[in-house]
Amino acid sequence: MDKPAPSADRLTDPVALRLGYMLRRASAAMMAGLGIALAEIGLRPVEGTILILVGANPGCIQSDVGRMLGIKRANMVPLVAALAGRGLVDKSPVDGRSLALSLTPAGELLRMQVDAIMDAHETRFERLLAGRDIALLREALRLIAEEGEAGAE
Amino acid sequence: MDKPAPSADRLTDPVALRLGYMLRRASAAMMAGLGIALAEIGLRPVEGTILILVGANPGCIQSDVGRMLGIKRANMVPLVAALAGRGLVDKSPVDGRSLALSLTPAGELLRMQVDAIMDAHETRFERLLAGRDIALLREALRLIAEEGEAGAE
DNA sequence: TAGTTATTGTTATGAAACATAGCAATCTTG
DNA sequence: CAAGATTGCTATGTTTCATAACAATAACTA
Repeated sequence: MDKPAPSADRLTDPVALRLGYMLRRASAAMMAGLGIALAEIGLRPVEGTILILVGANPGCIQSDVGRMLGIKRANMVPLVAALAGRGLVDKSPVDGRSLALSLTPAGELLRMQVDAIMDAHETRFERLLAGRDIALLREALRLIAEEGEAGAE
Repeated sequence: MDKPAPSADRLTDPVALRLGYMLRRASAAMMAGLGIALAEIGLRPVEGTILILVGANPGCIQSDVGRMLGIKRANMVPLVAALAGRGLVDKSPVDGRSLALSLTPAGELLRMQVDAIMDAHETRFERLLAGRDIALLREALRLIAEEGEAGAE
């Protein structure tokens, strides 16, 4: 027997080398870090992302924002309601059914902070990969993400 | 104004280039694919992973498995209970408190199928990255994951 | 133009993942 | 031996995510 007793913490981990699980762990690590950083200005990652997206597309429609972020219509409602309730986002009907979103001055102010935090966060991790080809990493991630979307038709 | 009307699906997506979100999307894509593939043998990704881990470490302790997978003790209980209830995993007390896990013959049979499915799944995505340096991708993911664990002290 | 179809925001609801607190039994250690 | 740590477990709550239905409205089509 080559495996005497896996009693202690010397378990062999066959899944640690799986690409999917490595992706999952790396993703969780970055997201956790971003969550901590954004918590300092009272935002969760989703909220920060919505702020960024609405800021870049003033007057965009709530449903489109959700589609772009992979958030279902139903789940967008309390999300933007919270942001609007805090005076960060303005909702104005453009249709009889669609809502156009834009940032209030306070929202724009916070959006800039989110952007700075995300920049710093990104930089921190990119410094880790110094010397390696980050463009290649990005390309690989993009390919994987697209394949996933294609496969989930 | 350079941005006439973001009404349609022509929203600019400033977060799409963020490393964190690319990671998240790639991870979600692979996990979704694995979920679909494993569903064909009636398993969720977590369950498949536990089967793999227990199979590689017969007699390992339930609590250690949870620790390795980042699953809290409390949440391990219904998980292994389900696997044991389906006759895939054997629980036998090694202590007065610890449970040693091992695969039943049926569990070992299913574990091999999980392994094959994971192999095929992995291959499908690696084919996407043909010509690119996959070892570099793995190295980068490992670095990011470790930095995250270090930062969450 | 009239009637069908699709879309939007919304509510309600449920499933699943994840975390906390406490407990009794038991092991470990000083 | 006594104190502290650990294990499995229950109960509970939170957060995320997905589904179904609905009224109002827009878009499309015959």
